[in-house]
Amino acid sequence: MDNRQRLLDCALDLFSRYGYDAVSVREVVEYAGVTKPTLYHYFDSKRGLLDALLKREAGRLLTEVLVAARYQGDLVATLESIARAYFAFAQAHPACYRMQLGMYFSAPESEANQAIRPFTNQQREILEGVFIQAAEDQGNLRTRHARYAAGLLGTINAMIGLHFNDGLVLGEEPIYLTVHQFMYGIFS
Amino acid sequence: MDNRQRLLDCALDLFSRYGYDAVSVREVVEYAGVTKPTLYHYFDSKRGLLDALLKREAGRLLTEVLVAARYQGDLVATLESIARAYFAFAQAHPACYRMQLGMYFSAPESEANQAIRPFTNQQREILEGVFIQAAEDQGNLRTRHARYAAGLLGTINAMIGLHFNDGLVLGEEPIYLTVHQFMYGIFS
DNA sequence: TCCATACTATACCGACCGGTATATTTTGTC
DNA sequence: GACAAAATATACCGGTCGGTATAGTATGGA
Repeated sequence: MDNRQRLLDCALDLFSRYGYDAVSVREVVEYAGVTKPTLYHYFDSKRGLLDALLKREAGRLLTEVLVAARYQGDLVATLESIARAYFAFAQAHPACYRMQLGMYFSAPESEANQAIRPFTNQQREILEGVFIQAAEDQGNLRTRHARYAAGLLGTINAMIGLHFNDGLVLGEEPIYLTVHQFMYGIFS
Repeated sequence: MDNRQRLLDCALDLFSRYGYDAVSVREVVEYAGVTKPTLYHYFDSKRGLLDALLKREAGRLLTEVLVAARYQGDLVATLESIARAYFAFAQAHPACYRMQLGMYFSAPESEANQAIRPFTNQQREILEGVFIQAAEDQGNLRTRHARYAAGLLGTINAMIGLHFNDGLVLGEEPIYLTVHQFMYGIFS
């Protein structure tokens, strides 16, 4: 009965499958079983719908990553915690993660990319913060936190891609392998 | 004077900046200084324009990666050669690589994703082939070639992302660091 | 019971979409 | 220079786009 939530659910499903630009507001409201004025009652525009959707969906991921990324002196354990959070989220909410991934890599001047940028920036800061804090304990990785954060997230997303496309189950083993390869290399 | 090439150039520029779906054929032809029938003389449709563009642009990347990925008994050297090829291409043709990256991560039922899938599949086969061949020499990494190929490409793309967004210069040092971290871990 | 507010539907807007029928110009060949 | 073919322009098509003016209905408080 909550048409606002229903509209967000339907928008998520359609955006994740076809992309924000390729989906019209007509398709969203028909899929949701309502009419356009209902959508425009809750959201000012198509872009407003997207912003509200990201606030709900990307916000969830962000808080889970934020919790998982609290550094407690053990870099390996922290990175495993982060990988676990990403993998769990991607498995629990595949459409949501697909959409965010697609928007992250979408064209830099597209609405979708601009809408998701605040959220990806926060993710980036969280991950870099882990390596900056770890650098206080272990030397060596100073000034490289940006590369490490980007590299880790790139590897995590690569594994999530294998999960989406090839059905790789993202249990404890991939978490262990991902982090240990990152820390100790391919032969670890 | 070659309007066909000019149309492809303009389409690449616009697609890479705004995304395939957000760019209209009107915008392409106006940017190119021609009219629509000229575009439809060379390409059957907007999708045909995209296919021709990918054949030209993604084909270039593919052949360069194919050459770089010839395994010659030294896995580290081969991976460095691959990273060098990707980095060089991304730096020499940023709009082209941006567009391909965006389409690779675009929604699975979008035209853009379907159009680029053959090319990404070939890249994947090339990279997996390297690890499969290397597995004949070194044990250990058998049956994990898919994860290694995905992980390596994920890391490479992460570095290219830092190049695009933060101006990281992709010279020999990032090549060395990327591959050695992949092979031997973060402290190598 | 009255009223304000939140919500939803019908019907419509101008602009733009991808694509084309037709006509004209350029170009290479003999 | 005649002529066919390739290339380009004008003008237009039906359909869909994001968005809205207007009106009606449901709902909860006084």
